[in-house]
Amino acid sequence: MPDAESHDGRPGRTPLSFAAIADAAIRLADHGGMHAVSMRKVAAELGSGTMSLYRYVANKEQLYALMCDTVLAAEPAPARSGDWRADLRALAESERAVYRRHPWMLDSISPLGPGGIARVENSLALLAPTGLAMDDIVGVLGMVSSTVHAAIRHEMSVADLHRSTGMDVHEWHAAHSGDIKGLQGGEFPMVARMIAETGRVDHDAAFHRSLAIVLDGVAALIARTGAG
Amino acid sequence: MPDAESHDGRPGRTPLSFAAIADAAIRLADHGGMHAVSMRKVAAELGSGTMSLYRYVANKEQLYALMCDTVLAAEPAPARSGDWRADLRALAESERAVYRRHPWMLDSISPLGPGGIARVENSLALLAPTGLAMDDIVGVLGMVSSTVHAAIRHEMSVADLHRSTGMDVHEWHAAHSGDIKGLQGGEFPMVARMIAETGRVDHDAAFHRSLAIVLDGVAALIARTGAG
DNA sequence: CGCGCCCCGATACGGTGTACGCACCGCCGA
DNA sequence: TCGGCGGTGCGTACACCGTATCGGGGCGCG
Repeated sequence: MPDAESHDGRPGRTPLSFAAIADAAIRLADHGGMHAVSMRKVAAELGSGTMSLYRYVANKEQLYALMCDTVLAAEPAPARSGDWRADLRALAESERAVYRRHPWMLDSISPLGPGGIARVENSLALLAPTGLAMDDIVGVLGMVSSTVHAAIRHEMSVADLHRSTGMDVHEWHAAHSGDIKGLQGGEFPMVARMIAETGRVDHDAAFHRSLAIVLDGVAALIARTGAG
Repeated sequence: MPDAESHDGRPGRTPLSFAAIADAAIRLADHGGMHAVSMRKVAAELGSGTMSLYRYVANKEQLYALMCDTVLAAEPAPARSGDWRADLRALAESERAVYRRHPWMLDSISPLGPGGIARVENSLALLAPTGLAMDDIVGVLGMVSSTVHAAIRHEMSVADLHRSTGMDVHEWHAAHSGDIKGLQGGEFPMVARMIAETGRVDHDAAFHRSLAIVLDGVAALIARTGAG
């Protein structure tokens, strides 16, 4: 038999592996969201049978974890300069870039796997010189992450709104302000003001504003710790 | 026919209404998570036919929005004292209490409805005296919310871990640190230190630590704005 | 009393995650 | 050389999901 490569079937492509499965699933999720990822679809994408995937992952949750870990492993940790503020900012930007490319990673939280650990190590190390206690370091990193999450989540919800209704936020507010009684009559003046004053949404600006708040808070924490 | 109330059937209970549907769905979600909420289950809970729900909500997403709005409407906005820092803290605590009672509200973001608007008005008003621009106010509130979200999400993931494996975080780390090559060999010293130094998880303390960072950041923003 | 309208919900369809068990292949001991 | 065997791929089946469709039955009105 001149069959050069293994035994596997006609219709298939790659011989099925963690990497191949993760790549196919990520490809599907990247355009179509997690909604577009199903065991059948992933299997179809690689030309294999649905149940074959279960030889590699125990269930869909593990597939999701595999996807996340694969993404994290591919993303290099940002370089460190020694200036915690600059490094934290770079970390946040890098994380934001990742989530923007793979918004489905916000759908759920998966535990830290082998691929993400280098990034975590890098993040922790970045704050070591500040002299903060480990609890504080972890807390700070959590805050930075949640800032990124919130920004992306908001950005995506605006994008979804636009995709599904064709309206931008302003138009949507105008269309729906009538639904809520008491909005016209000045019962909610601040909300009315917010709607009126909100111009074009600038996601970058909003993100950097939020990040600045966090970084200032961290600076205060470091100052307090060092001084105390 | 001595049937006193309308025409509807034997097995049913309440005559079906927005409130009844929302309450039933919330009841299911509160213990069992969003996973336990399906059109059939909600209908069964109120003894009606599945498709009857569609007379009140167009699809499951709208049911979810209805659930969220109902919860928000029932939760009174915290009183304001005039001290933005105290008020922001109270807002965060109140929000945290809500999400703790209804963790499924973190599963997705639903647009602001009539029930939540009073709380939003209150939150915006709370920051008006600081003299911040509307964009900054919205950004600050977003940061506070995302702090709460992150804290709850983390708390829930720890609870899930415990429920599904019976381990606490420490035991889980111990059990899985072998899976990641290079963790034993000192390749990731900070991660190793984090695992070693992490004691019992104190969610309250972690939450207040994060919140303090944000509040300090907001103070810096206000000072900068006022001074500039 | 009879008719038409309208609302309720049974049924059905296409999709999902996944348990089960069979077919097949390459390896290894006899 | 042959026989068995472990492991992998996957066809089939089941329970459940969201929801489109449509038939039947109760009510209001003429």
